[in-house]
Amino acid sequence: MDIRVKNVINIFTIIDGKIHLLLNKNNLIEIECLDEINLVNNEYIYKNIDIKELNLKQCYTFSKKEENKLELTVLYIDIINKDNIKLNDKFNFRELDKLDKENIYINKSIECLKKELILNSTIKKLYPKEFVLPEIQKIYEDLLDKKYDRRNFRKKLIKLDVIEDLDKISSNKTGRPAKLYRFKEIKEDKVLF
Amino acid sequence: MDIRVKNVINIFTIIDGKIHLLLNKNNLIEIECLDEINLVNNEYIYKNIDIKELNLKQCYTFSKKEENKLELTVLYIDIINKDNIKLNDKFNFRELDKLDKENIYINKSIECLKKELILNSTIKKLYPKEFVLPEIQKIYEDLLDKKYDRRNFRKKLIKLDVIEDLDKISSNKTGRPAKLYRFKEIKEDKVLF
DNA sequence: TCAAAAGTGTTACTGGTACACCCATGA
DNA sequence: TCATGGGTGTACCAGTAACACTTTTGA
Repeated sequence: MDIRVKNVINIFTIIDGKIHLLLNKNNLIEIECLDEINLVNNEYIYKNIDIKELNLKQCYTFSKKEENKLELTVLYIDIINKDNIKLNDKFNFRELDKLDKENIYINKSIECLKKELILNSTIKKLYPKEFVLPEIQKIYEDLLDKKYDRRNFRKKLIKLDVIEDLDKISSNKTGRPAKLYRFKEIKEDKVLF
Repeated sequence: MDIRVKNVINIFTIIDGKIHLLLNKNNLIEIECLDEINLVNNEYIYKNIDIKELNLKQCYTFSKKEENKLELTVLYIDIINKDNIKLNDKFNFRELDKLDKENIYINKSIECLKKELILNSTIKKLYPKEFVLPEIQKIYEDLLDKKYDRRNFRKKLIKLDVIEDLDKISSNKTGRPAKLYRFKEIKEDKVLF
């Protein structure tokens, strides 16, 4: 019997207020378990991508049977700050809505992404310093496919005690500038939505 | 490189108002992917256990590296009605709190079990016909390690429109007999707790 | 001075929690 | 008739949803 095991590693980040996925020459990042026997081969990733603080989370294991061969694909995701990665000519980010919507690995990843990104610890990784509430709101609206009321959105985050007002304002291209906030230091993980 | 893949199959049911796990000669049900190349080998299960309507759900894939060998264990669970299984001398059910609390497969299974059993479709599989509210309440109290108020518990299920009153009463050993209810036919899955 | 975008406060509703008293049964 | 366990209704609180007007900026 012939068994092949590979990992698919989907790393998400936010660029200009939009969720992006890291690709390897426009393909999903696939790592075959060959020389190094390890399910998640961090070594391999660090050798090939200049990335810091990777914390992969397992989503699902897919199996495919072909003749006398069993292929297992273990899917992992992570959500990182784009400052923690240095891209090269091989790796690039692509916007979520420009990805193949039929791909099972992508779809499953997004399912997991939704469960991760509603934690205050995760969103703080993406916005470690200052941010503007309308941007955060838009991310959750895109991700969860819902609309929120500006006032209720702000009220909720204040009530949950996860943001603090920095008494500064942003510089917007158009319209009134927004106030700057910061996510408080994480004491306990909270589910925001 | 040597790769071994096995499944651990944890099947839960409710007997006398308590959650039980199916064991094979007092061990977890493990199936090695050997002759048949398939991740979930239903054939194998059906050959060895007289069981109906199995619907396994993947929980997690564990990996263990030993010397030059990689062992993958894919964990599945299901929650079935005990009428759908005929036990033999090999297989038996054991109560949840009499299981090894250190076992990673058992712990992960219970984690998944909690997420499944709060769906009205799952609890209806366990109680397809009539039941008594205090019994259901006790199951959720045990499972989620919470206490519910009798009145609020009933109100919640009525509000969620998942139960119907059968206008019949049970025969209790002691105390006032309880009313009989039935879970309504499932149109859409609802999260109860 | 107009359009665009963000700030704010109030009210109504809804779901959840807490709680006390009454009722049916078996011993 | 008493202990046990189950049924019911009400009042309060908190979280959510709906909503309109004002403010700041750039063009």
